[in-house]
Amino acid sequence: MKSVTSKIKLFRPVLTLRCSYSSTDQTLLLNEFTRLCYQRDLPKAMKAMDSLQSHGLWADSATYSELIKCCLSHRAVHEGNLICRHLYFNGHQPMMFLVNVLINMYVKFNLLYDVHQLFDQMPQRNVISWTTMISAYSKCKLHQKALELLVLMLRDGVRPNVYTYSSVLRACNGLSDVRMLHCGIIKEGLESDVYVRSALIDVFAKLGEPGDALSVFDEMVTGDAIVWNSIIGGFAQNSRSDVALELFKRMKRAGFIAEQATLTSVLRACTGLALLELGMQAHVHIVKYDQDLILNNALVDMYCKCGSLDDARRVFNQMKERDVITWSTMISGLAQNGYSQEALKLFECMKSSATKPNYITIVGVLFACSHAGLLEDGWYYFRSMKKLYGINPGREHYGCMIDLLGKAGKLDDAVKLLNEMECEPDAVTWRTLLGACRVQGNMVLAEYAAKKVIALDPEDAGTYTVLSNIYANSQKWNSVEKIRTRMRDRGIKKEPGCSWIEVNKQIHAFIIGDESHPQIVEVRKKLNQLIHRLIGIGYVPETNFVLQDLEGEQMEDSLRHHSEKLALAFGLMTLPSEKVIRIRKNLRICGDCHVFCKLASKLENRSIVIRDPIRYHHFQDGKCSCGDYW
DNA sequence: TTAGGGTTAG
Repeated sequence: MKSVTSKIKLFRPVLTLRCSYSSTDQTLLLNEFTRLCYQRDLPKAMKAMDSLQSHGLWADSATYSELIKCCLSHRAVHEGNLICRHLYFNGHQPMMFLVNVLINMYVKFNLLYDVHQLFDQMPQRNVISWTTMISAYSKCKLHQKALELLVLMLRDGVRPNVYTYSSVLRACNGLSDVRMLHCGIIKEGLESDVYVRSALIDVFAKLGEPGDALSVFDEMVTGDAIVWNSIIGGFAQNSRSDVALELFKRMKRAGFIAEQATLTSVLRACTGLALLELGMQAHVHIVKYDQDLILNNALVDMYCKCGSLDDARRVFNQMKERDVITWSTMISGLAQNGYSQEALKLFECMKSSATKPNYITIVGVLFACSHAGLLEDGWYYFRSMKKLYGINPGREHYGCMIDLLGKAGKLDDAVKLLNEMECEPDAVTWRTLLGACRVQGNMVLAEYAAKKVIALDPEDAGTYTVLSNIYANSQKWNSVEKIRTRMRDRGIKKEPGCSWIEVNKQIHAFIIGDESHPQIVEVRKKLNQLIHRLIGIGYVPETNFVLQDLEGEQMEDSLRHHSEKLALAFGLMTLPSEKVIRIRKNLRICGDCHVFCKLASKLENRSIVIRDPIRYHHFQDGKCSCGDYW
């Protein structure tokens, strides 16, 4: 290995302003400075730089570049500023290369003002100067600025290269931007670059176009682990966990080793599908990265979303380092699983730690209040969030409060709060109010809220269903029929109820009206037997299924065979008696299934966990963790 | 001799 000093070149002084020093002395000063820079001795190099400046001397650009690298590795912002001042001392203009290095230093120090000052002052700029700027804006998520710079760069006659494209792709806000850049990339023959490819895959996936991402991926001849991570992560983020897990298998077959980023996406995929067994298997492979913060955060989330709170708590407690995401994940996880009081206690612990809560943390806290009907706590946290944490209430915070107030029977207060919102209420906000109207049976307000939702999100089948159920509850059959006609006319179809259960690391799906499961006959038989046994201990099947139809289970199908009941029967048939039965649903659980599961947990002496899109129900010994409040 | 891609919470 070459020693650092071997890099040191002897050179003549670049510029001499004062001639009181002999040429030999100047050379000695410069050589000493160069030696210290290459040895990365920052304090001594800074002193030597002072001497240079007092004698009007400048070293060569490569030496300063070394010194700046040293500042970067020590995050020495003050020293970086001194170097910059020295380089521009007395109107001296550093070489373009060196200005690029300086700009990059300020980017890494996150000092955008200085970045711009230097960039604006440059007499000439090359592709690297422009790309450094574009990358800086992309990283700060100032996407529009980054795209504007690309346009200015093109106007300046500078052609983008692979570095520019891989930076600017991250700044694309819409598909049209990506497609335009993609054309440029193909035209310039740059699509084979692995950085450009992974950036393209990533941006297509993040914009919800996994098909395009896969096309770019499949065209690849040679790739690396990061391209695999981009495509796996892309599918995991787009609720296509099944594809993500399939790609992960392909990645392993192709001989690539899964590292932190891969495993984090794999965990996210398991989280999306609530695949506890597979997630636990991934956990075993993660042990060697047990200090990795992001992976641990993903693990806590996976266990929470799979309803395995003991495991989530264990990982959380063993973590040596926790950040705001760790705390927020655990707080929301506890709240979603029905442990609201514990979630609020954890928030108090967080406050005594060094980590500051953020917007999402407070969403979790208010979520905990809303799911347990903790009205006073909710108001306290909502009213104090700005004063205590400097966080302005956003849609999600208002949404939790509207849900809390509405379900507590204070619909007037909920409407008042909705009207006071600083941001415009969206379809989700109005849907929250509609949900509260359903619980309270307030038809007039429900009609108003539904109208608002439909205006903002006309394709949402759930809204029509909730409204139709509210009418049915009041025996307004004409109105029910009108809704059905309206849906038919608009071609809106309700999403069929679907439940998934993992058995031997395989996912089994049960969909209303779908007979394709190979064991469906046995499953139905088992379910009917269970229904009869439950009737024996007091279960009264709801016959008026229209009244029970909550957000979309098909009215035409009998409640008897709602998808979660089929999945439960299958779980009882196939899983060992000590195993928890974990079911994931696409729609919210209905009242009849809720009673059914409570009784089944008692009769069969089993723990049953059902995860719906909003929250999880832990059934045990005839009770549910939600306290029948959902 | 400077510039580029992938991972976590609502």
